[in-house]
Amino acid sequence: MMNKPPSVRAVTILDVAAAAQVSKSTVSLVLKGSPLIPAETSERVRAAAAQLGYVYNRRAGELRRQSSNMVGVVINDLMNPFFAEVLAGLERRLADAGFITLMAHTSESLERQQKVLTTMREHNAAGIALCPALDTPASLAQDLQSWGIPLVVMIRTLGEGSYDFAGADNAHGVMAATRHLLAAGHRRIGFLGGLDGLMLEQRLSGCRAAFADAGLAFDEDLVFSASPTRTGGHDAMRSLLAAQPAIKAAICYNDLVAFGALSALDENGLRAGKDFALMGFDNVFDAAHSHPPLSTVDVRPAELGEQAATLLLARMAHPGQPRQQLLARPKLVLRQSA
Amino acid sequence: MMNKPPSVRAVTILDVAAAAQVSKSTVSLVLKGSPLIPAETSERVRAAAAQLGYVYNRRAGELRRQSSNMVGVVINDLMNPFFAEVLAGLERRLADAGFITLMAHTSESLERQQKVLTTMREHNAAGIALCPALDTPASLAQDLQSWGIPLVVMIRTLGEGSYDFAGADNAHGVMAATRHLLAAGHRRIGFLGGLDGLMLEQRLSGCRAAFADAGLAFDEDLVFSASPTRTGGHDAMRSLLAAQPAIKAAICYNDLVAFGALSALDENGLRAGKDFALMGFDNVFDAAHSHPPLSTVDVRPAELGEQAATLLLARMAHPGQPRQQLLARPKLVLRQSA
DNA sequence: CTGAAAGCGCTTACAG
DNA sequence: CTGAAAGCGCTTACAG
Repeated sequence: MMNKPPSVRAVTILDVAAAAQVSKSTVSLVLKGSPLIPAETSERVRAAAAQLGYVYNRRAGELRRQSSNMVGVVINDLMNPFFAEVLAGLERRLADAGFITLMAHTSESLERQQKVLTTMREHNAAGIALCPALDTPASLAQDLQSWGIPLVVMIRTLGEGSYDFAGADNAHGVMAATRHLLAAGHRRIGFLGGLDGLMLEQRLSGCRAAFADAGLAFDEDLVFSASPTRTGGHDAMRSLLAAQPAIKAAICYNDLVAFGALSALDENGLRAGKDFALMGFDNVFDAAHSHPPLSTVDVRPAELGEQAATLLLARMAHPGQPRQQLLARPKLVLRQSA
Repeated sequence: MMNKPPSVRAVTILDVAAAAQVSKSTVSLVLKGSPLIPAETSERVRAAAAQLGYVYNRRAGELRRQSSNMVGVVINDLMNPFFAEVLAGLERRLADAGFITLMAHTSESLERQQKVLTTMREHNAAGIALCPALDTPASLAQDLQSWGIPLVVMIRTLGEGSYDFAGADNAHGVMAATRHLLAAGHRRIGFLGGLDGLMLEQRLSGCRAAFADAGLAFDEDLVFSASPTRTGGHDAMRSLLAAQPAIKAAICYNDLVAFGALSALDENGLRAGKDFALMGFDNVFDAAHSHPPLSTVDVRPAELGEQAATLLLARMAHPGQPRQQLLARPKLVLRQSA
């Protein structure tokens, strides 16, 4: 993996200085737009730089200045459009703030995650936005913070420790969805998809809470856990239908699961919105375009990414500020599936 | 955006050297695993490094060595799962080869693209994988190459210039899809979605070629251009159905368009696979899960990303090697929509 | 096998 | 307003 030295030595600030007949300090000053330099000199330097094809070497500048304009972003599952949207929002906000994103995709591998975090540290990332891989030990948040690099955890929490967090209020969102079905008269409501873990617990708890608030009993036998994918949703719906032929409503762990469930419904000659009430969670871009369009809990994925970025930028600017947990309150968006 | 200097000075190679009672050159040597250093010394150095919590400063090392292990990846449209999959494949391959990816999302903005490329250059990226934003001037490939940084263009070509390219054979893929419909007896076939540009031209040409090969005339009035999204596909299908009520088959610019078209079909009481033959393009992950599952042209998006990475890595290792154009031959995957 | 020295390309006090 | 000098943290000949 040797990088050959560039055939022709890169032009540096020194070359520009020589060409413009000033010292390299002066060049540095005009490059950063210092007001100390008179316009005439400044012009001359700029012209020389342009003429020589000078390109700023950030690595050198940042090494000297002990700063960085790269921020690390680690995502687990780009195949889920939810995360792709979060990433897009995050990157946009970071770019607008002048940062470039060092991105890594872990595919839920703890090993990859650890490796990539270390690399980001070695690269002196100015901050890290992390959506922890499944089964990430809770201690990771403290570990990262002990590195002295600003951190924001997003989407999935990481134990009880103290760290900035940006995510959606899962319990509240599912509660709203459940209430909607309850209000429509449903009393037996399935819950489909999701793998054991905090996130599933949070979403389920919203479901239970809505039942409890209504003075009703939630039937735990109607919970069909499954991987949070289309396939998982498809299979979970089949299991639900097989076990409970009379069931007429379900809430899904996320939109992907709902899309899969829609397929299974379809295969059984059932039409969501007519024969069955189905709710998703996330409101990914595609939810508006499923068959039928999906009623879901809108967590605004791209905004969530932007918020994570904003939080991280704030932490970077003010390392000492109190930690924040941003729990966006998702809103119901009712389309045709329920 | 000031970064305060870390409260406590970072521990450097010098500190480790002092602790291990050797010179900093020795530390550097053991860190890179040089065989010159006897095990005993090496142990001592490692222990000292661990004990002090030393972390390698890549920036300094790379500045000195004039190397880099970051590669830039620019993508336009993360909302399209096709690109998310390409990105995932690319990142995986790069990570496996020891590189970290500097990622940027342009949303098809030429301005963002230019800015981000410049930043990547300033960061001394070891290479760049670029999927050019729409309307990117063909000269960009030469510009980038004149920077002396290894480049691979992916998915969308960039004029006739000379550069490494990894993409799918659009014409061939659409030709296969068209042949499939022709073989099923269809003679009037719509073409839905896609914005004016080279990519649309390539895909259309495949369609025309298949007709020509069969000695049939392709009716250009059946082309309904539209943005390559679900909405675009939905609208295009509506237009097609309105203009040609008897039409029974169509090929879509990509899977997203096909998903939208499926919705429009559904609204018209038409069922793809029974009343209508519909083909997509890309074979994104979701294509297997639409209603009905989509027959499409499989370009293997993740593999495409991996190939782009492989090509880039090869160029980085051998700057002088002849340029390559990798045009993956997509294969038909027949599910239920046609 | 290990140390002293120079240098990667920049920034930043400090003089003048 | 501008220059000389030191230094960010590393690597790499070069001696010994």
